[in-house]
Amino acid sequence: MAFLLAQIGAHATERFAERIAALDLSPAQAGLLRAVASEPGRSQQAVAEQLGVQPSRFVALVDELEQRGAVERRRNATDRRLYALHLTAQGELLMRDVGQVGQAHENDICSALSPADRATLRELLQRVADQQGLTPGVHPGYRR
Amino acid sequence: MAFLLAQIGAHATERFAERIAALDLSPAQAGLLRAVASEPGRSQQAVAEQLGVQPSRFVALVDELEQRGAVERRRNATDRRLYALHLTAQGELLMRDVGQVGQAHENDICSALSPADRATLRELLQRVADQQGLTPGVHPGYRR
DNA sequence: TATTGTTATACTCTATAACTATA
DNA sequence: TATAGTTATAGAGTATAACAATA
Repeated sequence: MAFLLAQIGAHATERFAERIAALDLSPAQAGLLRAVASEPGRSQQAVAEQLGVQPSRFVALVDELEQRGAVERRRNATDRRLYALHLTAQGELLMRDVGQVGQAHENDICSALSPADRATLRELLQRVADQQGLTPGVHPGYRR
Repeated sequence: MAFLLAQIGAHATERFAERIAALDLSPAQAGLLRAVASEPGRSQQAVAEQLGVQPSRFVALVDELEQRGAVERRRNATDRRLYALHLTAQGELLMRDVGQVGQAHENDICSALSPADRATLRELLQRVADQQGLTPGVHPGYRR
């Protein structure tokens, strides 16, 4: 079972990477966008720590998304060492596309299962994830 | 759901890598051992193609396992370009240890689930794997 | 002196493709 | 000329750690 989970997980990751590449995004960039969208205004360090990525790598990720106009660094007035991360209006539009790609990916991966099967599978997977101490929304692969 | 599968799969892969490192093996080496054990005597190219690894990388993997005395290259008498891959007696013992590590890993990953839950989960996952065209026993991550 | 963010360096890993031997 | 296996080179990606600015 553990092997089957690893196998399907790696496959799902690969297929998502292919799909998201159509938006000229890497999976790590999509994860960063999602993290900023879900809680705007946090510092780079706070988001990097949540995702488990090294600061130096995180800076490069933000650089790419900032140059592309999707993410904005705002200086914190009271502590000028910090940047607050926000999505731009363009970034919000991009996130909508990311959501659509995610939906298509979801339909693809689950297409062998009925709605009832999906609910059962989700419940079982959620129990495994909880017991293993996984953080919701954080993919361990971001660490690499 | 697709994200949950990717998340759990990456976690399971990481945990297995940690466990198998106690035997001084990488996941890719363990996969190679397993492939050779399941069908001994195949050529390097045949096994490399099944696992989806590049020939140059495959040679390095075999080198490591051969130097360690777990795997043996036997010249094919009728076509001296080919090597037939076999486990040594020591390699068989190592495979037994790999099996025990795999069992401990399996118990860990599934520990949130009852036997009935595990059977249900396995059946659902197998349907997803079949529909997605995954090859039994071949982890897509070996390609990287 | 400690902390946030940045940059530079070195290292690891891998794919590409050139090479050897056998057919 | 084609194929199995090997080796060498170059490129991508990453972590480590030094650095600059601010507290």
